[in-house]
Amino acid sequence: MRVAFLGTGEIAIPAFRRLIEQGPRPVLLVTQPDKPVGRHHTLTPPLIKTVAVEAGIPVLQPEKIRDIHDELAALQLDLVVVMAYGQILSTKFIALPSLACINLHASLLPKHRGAACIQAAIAQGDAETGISVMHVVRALDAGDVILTKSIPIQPDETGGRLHDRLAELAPEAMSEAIALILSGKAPRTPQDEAQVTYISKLERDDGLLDFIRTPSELERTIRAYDPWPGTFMNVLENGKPRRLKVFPPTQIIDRELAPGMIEIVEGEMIVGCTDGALKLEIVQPEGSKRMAISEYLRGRLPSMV
RNA sequence: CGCGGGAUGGAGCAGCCAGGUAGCUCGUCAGGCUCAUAACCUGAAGGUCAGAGGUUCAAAUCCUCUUCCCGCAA
Repeated sequence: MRVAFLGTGEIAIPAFRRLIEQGPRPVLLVTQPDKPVGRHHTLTPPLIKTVAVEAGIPVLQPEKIRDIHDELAALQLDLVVVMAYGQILSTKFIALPSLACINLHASLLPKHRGAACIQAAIAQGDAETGISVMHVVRALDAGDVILTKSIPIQPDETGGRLHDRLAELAPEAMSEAIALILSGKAPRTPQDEAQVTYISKLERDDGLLDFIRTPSELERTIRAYDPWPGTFMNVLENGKPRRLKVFPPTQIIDRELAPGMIEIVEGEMIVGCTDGALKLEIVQPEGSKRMAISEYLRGRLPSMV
């Protein structure tokens, strides 16, 4: 059987490794081109590319997937596995493999279609999430579902931690789905369109904390958005506006305090929300490193913008 | 060379613009107070002010260069 793997995000690495180690061994990895990253625009390859190179698997990094359509067709693929690749696939491409073109998605579809599915599961207070394996169709994450694997979300779980756990869950889901496809018994469950939610890609600015919301919503968002895209608030330090990054954990406090109002008492910093307040524990001021709130407050006196 | 902030005893900061005794809030150590304490009082130790060069009678402070950290953008 000839398999190609399409993936870019680090969440795809354990699944890709599973194929390398237990087969069917991929004949090709397709991943996004190296991109300039960081403050000095260092050209950086996706980590998964390194994994492929070490395993001696050929890698293609087209700007557009259609640029390599002919090469892919020549490979006479039986199966294509896609996870966190980052490009929409054309109908023509989806039809290439003889058996199926499947996608691993880190949510329990039809909930949380789209890029920020992990953050959404935590931010919305879901009790569980998981990995869905489905057929790829033209519309994003909309194909018929083969199977799902679920795990509970821990009460203090961050987006980063959940990301890693889902990455580890993916190989199992993938292997089972492939076995089902090969046996010809793979179910095709259409997604209930009435239950669909869609989460678009997150930007840095999406991390701006809005204290009009409730403390529990904010606490979940701060956890969900760690480490990406992170959350922040704007404060005045000595009259200068500065961005203050906020990291988990935070504590929900039962206190009447106007939304956005900052109260500083004995090395603690409490911010008012709707129906309660939030106590911050770890922050990072602009231009400085992350630090405990008690250290942050030692030399500064932040106030509401 | 994309834009910007920063480097000052162990931690977080002020001082720099208008050069002239190293300061604040903590921590550490010692002593005191107390039934007791992370509380309170007294005292002490701890700094080549990131590095190099320059200007000056005199540089943390002004000028030039270097290194490192960070925010934004990509």
